[in-house]
Amino acid sequence: MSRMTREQSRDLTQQKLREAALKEFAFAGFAGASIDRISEAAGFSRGAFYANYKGKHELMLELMCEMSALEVERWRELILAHAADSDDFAASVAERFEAFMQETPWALFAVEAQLQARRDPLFAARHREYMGYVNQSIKELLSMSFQQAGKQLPEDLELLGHTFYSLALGLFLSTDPVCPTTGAKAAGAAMARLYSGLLAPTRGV
Amino acid sequence: MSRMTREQSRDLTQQKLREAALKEFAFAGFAGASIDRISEAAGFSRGAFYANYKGKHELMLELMCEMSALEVERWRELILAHAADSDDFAASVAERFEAFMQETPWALFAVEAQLQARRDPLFAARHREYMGYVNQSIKELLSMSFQQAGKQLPEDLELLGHTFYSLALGLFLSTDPVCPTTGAKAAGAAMARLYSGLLAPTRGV
Amino acid sequence: MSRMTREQSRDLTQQKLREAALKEFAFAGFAGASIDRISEAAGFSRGAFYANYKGKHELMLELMCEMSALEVERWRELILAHAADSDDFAASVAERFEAFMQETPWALFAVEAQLQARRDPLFAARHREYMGYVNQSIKELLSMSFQQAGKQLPEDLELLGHTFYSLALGLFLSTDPVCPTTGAKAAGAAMARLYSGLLAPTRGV
Amino acid sequence: MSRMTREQSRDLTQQKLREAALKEFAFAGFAGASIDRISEAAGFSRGAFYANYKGKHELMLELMCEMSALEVERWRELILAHAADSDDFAASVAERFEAFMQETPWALFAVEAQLQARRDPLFAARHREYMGYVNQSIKELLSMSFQQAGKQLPEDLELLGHTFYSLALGLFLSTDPVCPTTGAKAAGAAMARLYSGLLAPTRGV
DNA sequence: CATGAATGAGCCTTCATTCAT
DNA sequence: TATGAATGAAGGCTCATTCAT
Repeated sequence: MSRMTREQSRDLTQQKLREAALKEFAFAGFAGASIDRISEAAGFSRGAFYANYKGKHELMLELMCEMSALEVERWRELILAHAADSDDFAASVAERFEAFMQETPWALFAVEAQLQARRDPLFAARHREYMGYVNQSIKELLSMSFQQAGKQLPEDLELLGHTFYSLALGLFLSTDPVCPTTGAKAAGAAMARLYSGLLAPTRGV
Repeated sequence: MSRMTREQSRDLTQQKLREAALKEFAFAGFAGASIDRISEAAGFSRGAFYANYKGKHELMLELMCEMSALEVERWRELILAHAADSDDFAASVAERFEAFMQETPWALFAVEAQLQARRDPLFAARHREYMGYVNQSIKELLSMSFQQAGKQLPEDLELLGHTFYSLALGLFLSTDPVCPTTGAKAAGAAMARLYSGLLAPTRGV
Repeated sequence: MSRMTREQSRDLTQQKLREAALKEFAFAGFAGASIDRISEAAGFSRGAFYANYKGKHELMLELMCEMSALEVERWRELILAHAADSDDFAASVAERFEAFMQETPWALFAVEAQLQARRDPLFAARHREYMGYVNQSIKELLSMSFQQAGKQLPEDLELLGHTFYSLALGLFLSTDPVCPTTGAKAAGAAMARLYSGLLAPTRGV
Repeated sequence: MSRMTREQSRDLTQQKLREAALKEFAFAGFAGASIDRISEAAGFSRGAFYANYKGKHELMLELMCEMSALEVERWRELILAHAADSDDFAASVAERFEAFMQETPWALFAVEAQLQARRDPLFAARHREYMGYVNQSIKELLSMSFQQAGKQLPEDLELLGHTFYSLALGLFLSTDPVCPTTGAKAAGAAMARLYSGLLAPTRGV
């Protein structure tokens, strides 16, 4: 007798498939991803995949949803962690970003999602929706950060958040993955620098 | 008898193929790109492609080479244009970047090149080499910029340049292509802001 | 506790499955029929199907058996209905045939059965057996018809019956289903005409 | 150096593919037909098939077109052969039909085409068009036949033709293919009988 | 140099079937 | 008996690549 109920078993299968799919999508891109490889990496047969997901597209959507939820959660954690004390955000941001840089599959997936949104209108619609949540979280983070620093909220807070997110994505993309440690460190520093550079100055731009 | 020498004719063919390939790689990614579509878009047959390039991989390399050369050239132009007068760089940078945002195929190709470098070691080697040139150009630009602003060169000039390039890539990627005008405008502003934020402050970070 | 005995419940399940299967086989053919669709249309799961039938082939056989039994029954009814009075057979035949034309699933299934008999020797054996019963019924009908008409039985009565059945099948197949009313009417007329044409003439062919 | 021009070679390939496809469609039906088997039977690879035909559907259409053209041609030949002398049509018809019965693949394909027309609306449209030509041919044949027999054209000539075609199809379908000789013979006789039975009587129905 | 017919590996997907629950 | 997760073979189709012309 198995230890799991049917539902548990099913959920486990899906989780394994999603984990394998994340890596596949990240490293091969949507077009290059092979459902065969995903299934095998997850330890299942092709058929098991299709018993759980309608197809490549649906899985990509599912992963994207998972990704943005996770992303939002991370930023929120960062916010909450600093809600109480007024520690230096810059260091936290750098640290948080270094971690992001090391989570290669998720970061790559974020890039692939952006690309896929340019190719598949259906995907684009959902993607925009989810990115909205992410942007909202970043905005809240920055907003709190400004308040704690005793600064007035800049009018272009949204743009600032977008800039933040963009730099993170860009740094991840263009940082050489061969020596990830130094790369991530440097990238973290760059993020911190942007954070300081943008928050610190009293004068507008 | 044709007006062109054999070599000229060959070069023309290759140019047409590369132009078509750029778009295909940009919009479909390396894995999704189809040599048939490239050839047809260039006005040739499959065979013509293989008479000029060894295969998909070689063409991608060739395009990457062309891309980075063009990129270097652009930055150098920006440098030279400002070598004489001491105009405000920020505006130039914003303008230059907005133009970059609109050159969707090249920008997308730059992203694809970064991704491909993570997949194909051979490609990665060449890519690193060419990115070296690009980074060097940006460094020179920043260096000159600092000098004209009467500031001391920061020690992390290389990192600054990298940050610059990364933000450009990231903004391009994460800016919604649906309303390209406002997106590009906003992204240009973000770039200008980074430029000002990083160069202007007297205090280090 | 259910009101039905186990056996009754089982029979009901099988009946529902067979009903769904008839339509599926009729409209998709044997190869195109999907056990999933059959089960779902019957309101059961895949497993229920396999708990009741060994597989696609067995179900097809079962249906064929059901079909020929029903076919025999119909012809016999026709015979019995006219055993008492000596009404015009032609009209009855036409009417009976028009009804057959409208029972699309059964008619289509008859065609599929013929085709399947060419593919599956096992099926062919049973099919031949059942077609024997059908032909026998038709022969009896014709025989009675000749007697009532006061004609001598022709030597090729069997061939006549076969011709009858064949025309029915052929008319069904080649009559455009788009306007079923006129099609069926016309086909009924054609059947009646054959009936009259074959029975009426005193001279042989 | 090959003996054939490119076009000739291509045509030959297509012909071989169509020949193989005819048999496959005939014996396995549209749904059951496998492009792999077709290609292999024709002596080519899968790819060769797709280089010549867009897919299963297109090939089926192509074959249907070929079939009806051939059908029309046959009926016309029958007509022309008897245009000069006033031989007995019945025998010719029987003979012609016996030949049809032996051309199993074509006859089976005709059945499959009818079935496919019920499943695929696109196919149905073309099928109706082509069947129009066939019916026209049969009508001309009958018309001529009536004239030579010195009879008046019946009002329902079209229906008569349809009946003719239907009986042919039906006889083919329901005649046991195991002993094709006797079956075909008998079927030929049945056709001849219908022909005589329908043409001969002076009285209407 | 350019063509396009042919190849064959590999892709996404469906489906009959099995089996633990 | 009925369920549905999982299998694995097979199908339709695409595509990078080769090669005779």
